[in-house]
This record gives sequence, C-alpha cells and structure tokens, in this order.
Amino acid sequence: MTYSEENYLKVIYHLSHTANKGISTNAIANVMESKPSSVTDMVQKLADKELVEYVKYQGVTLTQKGMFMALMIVRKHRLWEVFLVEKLDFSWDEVHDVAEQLEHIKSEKLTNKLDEFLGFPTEDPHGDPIPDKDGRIASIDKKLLSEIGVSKKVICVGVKDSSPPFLQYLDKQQIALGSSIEVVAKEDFDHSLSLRVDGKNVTVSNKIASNLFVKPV
Amino acid sequence: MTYSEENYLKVIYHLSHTANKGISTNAIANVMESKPSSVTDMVQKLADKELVEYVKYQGVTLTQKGMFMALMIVRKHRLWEVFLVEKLDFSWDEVHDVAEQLEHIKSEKLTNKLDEFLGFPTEDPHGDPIPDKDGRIASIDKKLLSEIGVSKKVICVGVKDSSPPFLQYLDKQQIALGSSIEVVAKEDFDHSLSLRVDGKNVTVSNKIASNLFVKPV
DNA sequence: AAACATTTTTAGTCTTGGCTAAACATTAAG
DNA sequence: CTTAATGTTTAGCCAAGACTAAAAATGTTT
Ligand SMILES: [Mn+2]
Ligand SMILES: [Mn+2]
Ligand SMILES: [Mn+2]
Ligand SMILES: [Mn+2]
Repeated sequence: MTYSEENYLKVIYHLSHTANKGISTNAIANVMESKPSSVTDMVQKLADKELVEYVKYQGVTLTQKGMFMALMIVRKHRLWEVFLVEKLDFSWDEVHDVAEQLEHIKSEKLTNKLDEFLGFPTEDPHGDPIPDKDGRIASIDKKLLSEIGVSKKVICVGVKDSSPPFLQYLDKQQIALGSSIEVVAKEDFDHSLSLRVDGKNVTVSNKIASNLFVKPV
Repeated sequence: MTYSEENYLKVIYHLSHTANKGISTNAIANVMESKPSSVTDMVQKLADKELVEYVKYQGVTLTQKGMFMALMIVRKHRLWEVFLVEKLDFSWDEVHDVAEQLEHIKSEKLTNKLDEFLGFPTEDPHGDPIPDKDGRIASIDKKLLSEIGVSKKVICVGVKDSSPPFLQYLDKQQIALGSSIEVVAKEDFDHSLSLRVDGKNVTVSNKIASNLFVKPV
C-alpha cells in the first residue's frame, strides 16, 4: 500500500459516514484538493486490489478489506495524536498535521506497543473514538450542539471540525472536551446561541454550534 | 525535500566517514541497492538544490546545507531508536527498520519535544552519537575490537553493523553496550579472538571483532 | 603509449500519481 | 420528451524516480 492509496482509503472511510450511497469521485476530489479525473484513476486501482467496490458513475464503497485498512490508518492517526498531546505536550490544534504523516508508518508492533504505552486510550484529543487492533470502534452517541433545545444541559464530547483556527477559538472561549454547557437561548435571526459554559456566559454563532458534539448530561 | 532525496543525503553522509574523497555513484548505488545510473540522476538534482557538490566522474560531497539536513535525519533516526527501546520496549535489533520510516517525519517541534521527552540522550541503542538540534555531534574515540592487543581491557561502546542477525548474535553471547572485555588471546590462523566478557570466556571470529567498537578502560 | 578493464554518464523507457481538455452519462428543466 | 446543466470518465500529457543498454571517461596493464 502506498502513501497515496492510504490517503484515498482514509478519505473514502470518512466520507462514508455522512453518505450512505457510493462516494462520488467529485466528493473525494474536493476533500483531497485534487481533480475528479485523478480520483477516477486511483479508484480503479483500488478496485483492482479489491479495496473498494466501484461501479462507473455510481461511486465507490469500501470492501471489508478496504474498511479494515482504513480503520488501521485511523487508529494510527488517533493514537499518535494522543501521544503528541499526552506525552509531548502538544496542544490539540497542533497534532493533526503531524499525525497525517505518522499514520503512514508501517509497523503493527509499533502501533500496538504505542497503544499499550498510552494505556489503551479510547478517544483522541478531539473526542473521536480509536479503533482497537481488530478494527472495532466504539460509536458514542453524540449530537451537534446546534440541535440541542433551549435550557437543555449537555457535555461537550467532541469537535466535528478539527482545524487549528476552530480549536484555537474554542480555547479562547474556554470550551473544552468535558465542559458542561447549558443552552440559555437561541436567536431566531442568525441562529446564534447563548450558552453557559462551566458557569460562564458565552455566545456562539450557529457555525460554531454545528461543529461541536455534545451528549445529554 | 522528498523521501528519496533524504535517503540519498543520509547515505552520502554515512559514506563520507569512511572515504575522504568524493563519494562515487557506484558506492551510493551499492548501499541503496539501486543502479549507478539512477544515482547520477539524483545526484544532479541534489547538486541543483545545492545540497551536494558534484563534479562529473569525481564523485559527490555534501555542502554545509546538505550536511545539516543529513544530520537532522540522522538525529531523528537515532532519537526514534531510543524512543522505541526506552519507551516501547523494543529490542535493539528491532528498531532500525521502523526508524528508517520515522526519520522522514517532518516536524521540528516533534523532534525537539521527543528529544526532551527522552531526556536529551547522547547515544542511540547501538552506541552511535545523536546530533543536537544545531547539528553538533560528539565524536567518541572508539576502536574496533579487532585492533585491540592481547591482554588489553576495554569496554564495548558500539556496533559498526546494526543488522538484526549480528545484534541477535551479540545477545546470545551476552555481549552488550557497557560489557567489559579482555582480549585473552588472538589466533594467528583465522584471527579469531578469545575474550573474557564480563568474566565469561567467549570466542569470537574476526568478523565479529571488526564490527564491535570498544574504548580503553 | 596503446590496449584493455572498470567506472560513470547519457539516452531512452517504464510506473506512479498527478493534470487539462474533450467526450460521455446522468439528472434536472422546460 | 427533448434540451440544458452537471457530474464523471477517457485520452493524452507531465514530472519524479527508477531501470537497461550504449557511449564516454578514467584507471591499469602490458
Ligand atoms: Mn486528526
Ligand atoms: Mn483527531
Ligand atoms: Mn538505525
Ligand atoms: Mn542506531
């Protein structure tokens, strides 16, 4: 498996969560910042290797084999993110780019020893679940903050977007994983939300609220 | 810098220690298990980027810039080897191949944080010195065991060959870094050596002895 | 100094993973 | 139900990094 093939599998895996039909070459190209024609080429190679199911014009889905490989890449990505935060004092907005590189290191022993060294974590620094060595992954039931009704109390359990600017914004507002949030009011005009976060009043836009995962308290 | 360019720089760096003229394309091809013609191509690219000095038919030498980059790759390689042994319980014969991958991860912050996490080690698991963040590298004065005279006492400080079979052989003979070695006798016929290693009698071939670095006690 | 042997470079080819432009399918409108 | 818009694939091209075979430079003998 090449670096490039691994990236395709990972992107297809992530896109599979928000769409239940086949993933279009266009969708893949958007995420990868490449062109649909390039995606078609690669997708055909992956189909030859039986990592994806592919029907022309109908999009692509992962096979069992492809799904497992994707999960192993996600596993490595998230374990390395934990390592960087827990052991090397990186902040949660600094880890993603480095993990993008580290996720391609090929050594089962390394992955499993790292897992052990970290105490078998179940979530990465952004609240995303970490697949175990057999590819099993917990699905936490979580909602977007934007979907929560007024006066409901929830706990922040994850971020949908883990780009540095968004994470830095959250840091600034002192919103972190584990923060308790109460939806005080929702503005009809711009759908912004008034919150009480760990006792402090904070107002956030709808865009922010629709990138924060929460669970009922 | 591509993965491939980095590997070339590293190989040129290592070869520079045993030869003081320019490194031949042939020598590089041998180490890289590729062909001299491929090396010529790449060496010309590295010269364009001013990472090496290259005169046709005269071999190649690292520039200041190329030397620094090579040292940073060696630094990462050796730091990761320490990490694998010290933190993840790898044995010294298992780390090299994984470090070959990890040495290409690009993040100064990661390298320096890892260095700190490991307590700023000065040597890797094979006794090789680790360059600091400015590229400074200690040169330990060490000799090959094969050059030591009869009845001299020395301490094992490094291995020249760090291939798994050789390292596993040393494990079997209970020869490790720090072992005290006395040369009891040298056989004229095959140049094999009778040793006392930490009090135990061991006989080793000349090939073994010329891959073990020692220093006078 | 010439001939031979060895080393090194050049010329031309291949594969991988991209791209653009053009052709073709599918979907949405009229 | 035909046309227009959009999405997708094909065809043809490119750069990186490898290779083989042939040419050229260098080194070693006689
Ligand atoms: Mn990430
Ligand atoms: Mn993450
Ligand atoms: Mn090594
Ligand atoms: Mn080493």
